Amino acid sequence: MNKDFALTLKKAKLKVTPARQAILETFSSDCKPINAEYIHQKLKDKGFNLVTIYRTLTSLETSGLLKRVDLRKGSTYYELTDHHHHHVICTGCGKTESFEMCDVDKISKGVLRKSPLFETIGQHSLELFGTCKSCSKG
Amino acid sequence: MNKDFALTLKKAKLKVTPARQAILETFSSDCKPINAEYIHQKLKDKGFNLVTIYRTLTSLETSGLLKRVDLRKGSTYYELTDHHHHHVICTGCGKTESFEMCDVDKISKGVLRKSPLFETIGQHSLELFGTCKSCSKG
DNA sequence: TTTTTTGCAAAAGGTTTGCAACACG
DNA sequence: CGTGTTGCAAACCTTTTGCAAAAAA
Repeated sequence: MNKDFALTLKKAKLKVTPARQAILETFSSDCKPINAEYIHQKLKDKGFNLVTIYRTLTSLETSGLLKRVDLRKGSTYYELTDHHHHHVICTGCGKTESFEMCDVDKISKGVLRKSPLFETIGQHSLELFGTCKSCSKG
Repeated sequence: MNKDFALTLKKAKLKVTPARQAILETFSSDCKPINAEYIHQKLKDKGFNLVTIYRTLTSLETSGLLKRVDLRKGSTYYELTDHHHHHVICTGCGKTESFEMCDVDKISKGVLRKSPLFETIGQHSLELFGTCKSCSKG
């Protein structure tokens, strides 16, 4: 992602605030799905309230800058939408690995063509769950 | 799913109890993802405690009879694992439709072959998010 | 009888809301 | 200046836990 977070926010028609810039920067430097609490810890010296982080995550998601990732953990994880990829998650220890190969757009088109109810399909989630090498030894 | 829920439970090496049978029956009759609260409402005349429902969902999932479905709603939804399918979810009204076409096993094999960290991949989630025809009019 | 399951009450964890002060544009 | 954003405290909702009674095998 472009490092000019103020510009990114302007393009998304959001006001430029310190909290939003700091949160975008966190996503940009940590290339992995993260949750509100993690951001709060990482930015705690800057003093942003956890509530602000929740609200920011919501508005960044609504604007399309972030997307949710379902890791089957207790809380909601998000990632930048800037490059399309998916995850393999270890059901033992929670470790994740990402991959890019994805034929889901083809699947989506096929589903949409046959669907009696749906008009458009915009997003998808695809996560694989398995066991990592170190957990399969234990 | 076989209507002999006692047998299903025995095969899964779980004790046969009224709560487990009733919950399996609910899943069997409602062919859609449901959550703990929904089951509680549906079985409220039988008086099962909500805590029991949560614990039962956990044990049925652990035994492989149920799987989680991520609908991006506030609570955890489950479905029978008896036949493989996925969902399209309307981001406007939450309506879901299911589809069976799924090439994810191929994707999984490819990912596993290239993965430095993972030993096995057992499950996957794949959900499509879009807008249904009635929501796209409004 | 032994072990697992259930109910109840209470706690925990994540997330949302109301409201007043503040900051962006 | 007006509207959107933030912080604080409190509420909310879903899910989990401890313990004793009840039920399954």
